[in-house]
Amino acid sequence: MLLTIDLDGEVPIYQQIRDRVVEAIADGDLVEGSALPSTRQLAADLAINFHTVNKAYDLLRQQGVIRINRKSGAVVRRDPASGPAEAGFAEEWQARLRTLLAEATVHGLGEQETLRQCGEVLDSFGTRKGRTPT
Amino acid sequence: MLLTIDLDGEVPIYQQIRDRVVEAIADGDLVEGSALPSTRQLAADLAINFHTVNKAYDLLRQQGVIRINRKSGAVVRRDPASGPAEAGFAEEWQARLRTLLAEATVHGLGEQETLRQCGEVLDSFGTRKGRTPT
DNA sequence: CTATCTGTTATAGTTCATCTATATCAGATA
DNA sequence: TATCTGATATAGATGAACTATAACAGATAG
Repeated sequence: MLLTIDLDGEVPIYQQIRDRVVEAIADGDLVEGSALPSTRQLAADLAINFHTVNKAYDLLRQQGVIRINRKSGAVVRRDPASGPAEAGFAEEWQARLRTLLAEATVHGLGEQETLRQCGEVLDSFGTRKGRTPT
Repeated sequence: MLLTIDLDGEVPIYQQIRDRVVEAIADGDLVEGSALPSTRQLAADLAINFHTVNKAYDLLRQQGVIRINRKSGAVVRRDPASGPAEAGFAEEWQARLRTLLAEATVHGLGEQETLRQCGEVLDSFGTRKGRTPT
């Protein structure tokens, strides 16, 4: 199975699918041109309705992460910076980062330790197959 | 006004309140012993129902961030590590960090630039009034 | 051509989270 | 006593999330 989903979790299923795909791309498990499973296929694998998968794919398409043809299905794009929802992404992302880091700080995680974990996660990206370092 | 809330946003109001309080603590705008507005007062200021504020405060209490007495109202605690929802916090937080950083990576933000922004946010914390450096 | 896969779209229903609206009770306080 | 507070219960409206069918069109393998 490509994706690990928690059907009983608090996070909506379609958002979990989106998150897993984005992480897989960051990890390098999915590269430019990689094909995602068909909506009905993935829905069958996850034992959910295909509309839920459809919604997740549609989200990824809006964000410019994938490209969807009737021919080739859902395919990972190269330049997510061209999605229609890309304007103001940086600001919205920074706001979320701020909230997340504030949470760590309040829970007693020191600045250096927090920063170390950030670096650790970032280092775990790109240490796989493709991912040309430019 | 203490908190800035977007009533028409996608994020639930009670969660926005929670986020703003957590950020205010990280910023040092709220320190150990600081009193939060009463639920009805804050609800009136934000023009929302006091039950929504109540839910936000209850969330903060569950997470050990504040302490609520009938006497002194909602007061910022010192040790959020003693909340009942503290077990497994680190793991859950890292999962969210991973998702957030993957998003930045996929959107073309480089590792160094991402890490720089993390440091920038963290540096903005603790550079205010109270916050005894121990 | 037929069968089957795919994406796309539409409609409808259930369940649940969110928010609001009232109301009541009890402790604290002026 | 009057008023503020937190705590709690109930109820309703709205919308998000998910499911269930159904139908259509393009692509593809037999």
